[in-house]
Amino acid sequence: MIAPEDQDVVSALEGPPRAPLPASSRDKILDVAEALFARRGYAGVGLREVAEQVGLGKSSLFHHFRSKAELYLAVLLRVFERIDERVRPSFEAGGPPEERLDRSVDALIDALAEHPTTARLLLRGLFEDDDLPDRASAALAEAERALEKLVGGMLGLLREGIESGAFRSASPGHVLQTLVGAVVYHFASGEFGEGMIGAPLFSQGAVRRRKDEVKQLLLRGLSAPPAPALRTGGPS
Amino acid sequence: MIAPEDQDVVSALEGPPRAPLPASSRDKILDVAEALFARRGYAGVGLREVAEQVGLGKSSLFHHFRSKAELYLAVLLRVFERIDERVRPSFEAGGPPEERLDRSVDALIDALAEHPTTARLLLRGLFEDDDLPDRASAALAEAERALEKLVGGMLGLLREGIESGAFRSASPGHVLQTLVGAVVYHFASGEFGEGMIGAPLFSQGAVRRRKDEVKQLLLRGLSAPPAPALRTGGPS
DNA sequence: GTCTATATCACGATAGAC
DNA sequence: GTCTATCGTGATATAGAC
Repeated sequence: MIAPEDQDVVSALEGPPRAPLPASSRDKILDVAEALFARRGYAGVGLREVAEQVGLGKSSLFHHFRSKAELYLAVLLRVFERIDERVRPSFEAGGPPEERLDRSVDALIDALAEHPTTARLLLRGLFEDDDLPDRASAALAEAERALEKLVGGMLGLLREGIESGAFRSASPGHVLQTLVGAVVYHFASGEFGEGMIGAPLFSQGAVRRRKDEVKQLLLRGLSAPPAPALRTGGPS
Repeated sequence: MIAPEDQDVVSALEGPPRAPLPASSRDKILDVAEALFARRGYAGVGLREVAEQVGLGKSSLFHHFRSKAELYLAVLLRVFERIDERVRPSFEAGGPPEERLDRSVDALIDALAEHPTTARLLLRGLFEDDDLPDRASAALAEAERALEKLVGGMLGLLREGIESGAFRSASPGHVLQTLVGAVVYHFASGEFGEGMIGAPLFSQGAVRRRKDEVKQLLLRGLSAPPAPALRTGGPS
């Protein structure tokens, strides 16, 4: 392990510094592609535009990624990993269900607020039927399975809370769908969402506020009775 | 007003029947395009594919829509209108805020569940930065303003409920973002969402269940104290 | 209104020099 | 590892006959 204070020295000997990126071409391509794919999706982005913004010729991209699909895949994988890294420890740590849920929501929102592209790419990864070539599509499916382990953990946490009586009886799947929608949609909602809350979505204050509002709604919504009167079902 | 039983007679005199569609070419194009755009987005769909599925030559499309952008716009407008039609009367009708909110959620979910394409297109319309030509982009912005009137009404309803004490103190914008995320994301979430709730998203039972689960969470979440203990903020 | 061309352009990807 | 040049394809859109 390398002590943080020694990194500059070490990197002077071993290579470029890690955190403040001069950034390899590969990383630069990924960054540019991430921003573009988030805005316009897989089909909406041309490699020419990527190359231009990176400052390379189009052909040079193919030395780093064999195809457009592979580039897209690499972008999505990086996003999934960032999310997993942030959220997993927060709900794997112990404590009563309310606290673990509370912490997990914080972590998930932090993960989505870290880069303005994250929520949009996650959303695209989840609901978009891109026609990727078979191999890339399979790799993506596998990456989503990693996310599903995260989902499985969250579902377990909710089930546990319900069984222990900490939460009222509810469908863990529906609750989780609501949570995901509430946070992923929110940070993907761009100008529309900013009009709704009257502030930039990614400002520090707005992020903290979002955490509080979501947790209030969720934890109150999951708390045991008294239940308000509800019309059930309604017109199909 | 025309009695339903007389429609066949009337339409035999006046034109094709209204409900059971032999469908004009224009409507057929819109239907096909809606399905495709919902799945793969604006850039991901080629007019060739649309024409094939409609059963026309590619060029014939341009007699009904001047450009691809105009076709996309027409699809989105139809979707927005369908939503507006369904939801507006439900919250404009009177009653106490809880009831109006209850009915509005039912109506919104009914609108999204009506066609499997609706939620995805709405989502795309809200967050996607398609590069449409300026004129189409402006028209879309105007259409979104119509939706914003709906949003404004919902915000007013929430504010009213909060001021009257029916709901606890909360940010109407954040609550509405949560509601929209909870329902629009849900019905756009495809296979991922189906894995989450363990059923087809659009089956009658699943739709009814979604209504109940969302309303439980929302109305309980908005009910007045007692409040569970909450960690506020968390790491930024 | 639908068709058969066709124009024009951008795309993803490859070849091969440096 | 980056470049120039190019291939082949499919895109949107137009022209004009029927």
